[in-house]
Amino acid sequence: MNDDLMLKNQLCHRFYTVSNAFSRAYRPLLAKLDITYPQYVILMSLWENEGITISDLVEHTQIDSGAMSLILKKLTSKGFLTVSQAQDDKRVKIVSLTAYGRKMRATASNIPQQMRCDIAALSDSQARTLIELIDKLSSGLQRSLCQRENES
Amino acid sequence: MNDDLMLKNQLCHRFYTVSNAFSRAYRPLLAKLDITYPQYVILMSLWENEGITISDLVEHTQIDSGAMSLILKKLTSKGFLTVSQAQDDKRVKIVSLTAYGRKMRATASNIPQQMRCDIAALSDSQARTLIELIDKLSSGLQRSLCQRENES
DNA sequence: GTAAATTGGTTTGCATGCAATGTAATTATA
DNA sequence: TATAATTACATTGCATGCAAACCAATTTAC
Repeated sequence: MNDDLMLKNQLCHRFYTVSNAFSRAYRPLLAKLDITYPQYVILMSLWENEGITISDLVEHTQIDSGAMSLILKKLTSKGFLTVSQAQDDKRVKIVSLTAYGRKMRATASNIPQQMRCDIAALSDSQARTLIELIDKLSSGLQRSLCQRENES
Repeated sequence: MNDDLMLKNQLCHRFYTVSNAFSRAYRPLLAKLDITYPQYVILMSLWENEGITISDLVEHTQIDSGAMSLILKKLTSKGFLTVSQAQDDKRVKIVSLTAYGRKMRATASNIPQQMRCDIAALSDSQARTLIELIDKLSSGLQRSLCQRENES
């Protein structure tokens, strides 16, 4: 009886629990904007690059394109953004912030600070190491998925 | 314009994307068992400790208790386990594996190996460091959530 | 130049995650 | 001991994550 199948040895389970814990931790902070965590991710992306296409938004946020459709509708109905058709290619849609959506960036600006208190358990250098390792892991995961696709 | 709100600087977003990537990576491996990733987590927990209560299972797996009810029903209907009432306390329910559920442990036994290929981007020592840092981060997140609860 | 393949998005169906509500059983309290 | 608080679960409603099917616009191929 080896330990390979033990829950505490699963890297995936750590990501699962921490990812959910992050989402819960953000919820009260995002309440003042009346948005969910994925909606926050989309807004962050737009605050960086406004007027991008939906597929660019999908790539940058890594949010599923099916879910993206729904979430964009919600953010539209909440007044954060508008979606319009591109002129050159009528399939493409452009996502733009409204004045309100742009203004809300200021309201969100202290959220990273507040969250930083929550992860104060890590020093700056530990946090950097963590990010490096996750990114390495992440690229490995991506590659393996591509490989499998090519196999099948 | 500081970088605090940039997506690439968000630790949470890394966990979000990697957690989802893990889930996708496991899906084809779990197909032979006809289970989803959370169902796999529950089975792993039971393979370690059979005959535990639902609340113990919730604590060990960190799966939401609301979701747990549903998932246990599905695993029951798929023949992996049975749920029975405790004798001393009629509120408590005990989750036990069926012979089939126990047998499937052998079928799952090579899944960790297969996944290890996917995370080969990390050396053993890097993987250990990653786990240490995540656990530290995780405990920090838990604490901060408790604090906030006490504040309100 | 038209049929075929591709691309950008949307819709649908299923499986959670999670807060909130409900319920039965148990325990604590006045 | 009758009542109030608590505990273990189940249920409900909403928000994704994701595969698959679908649709329209565009590009390739023959």
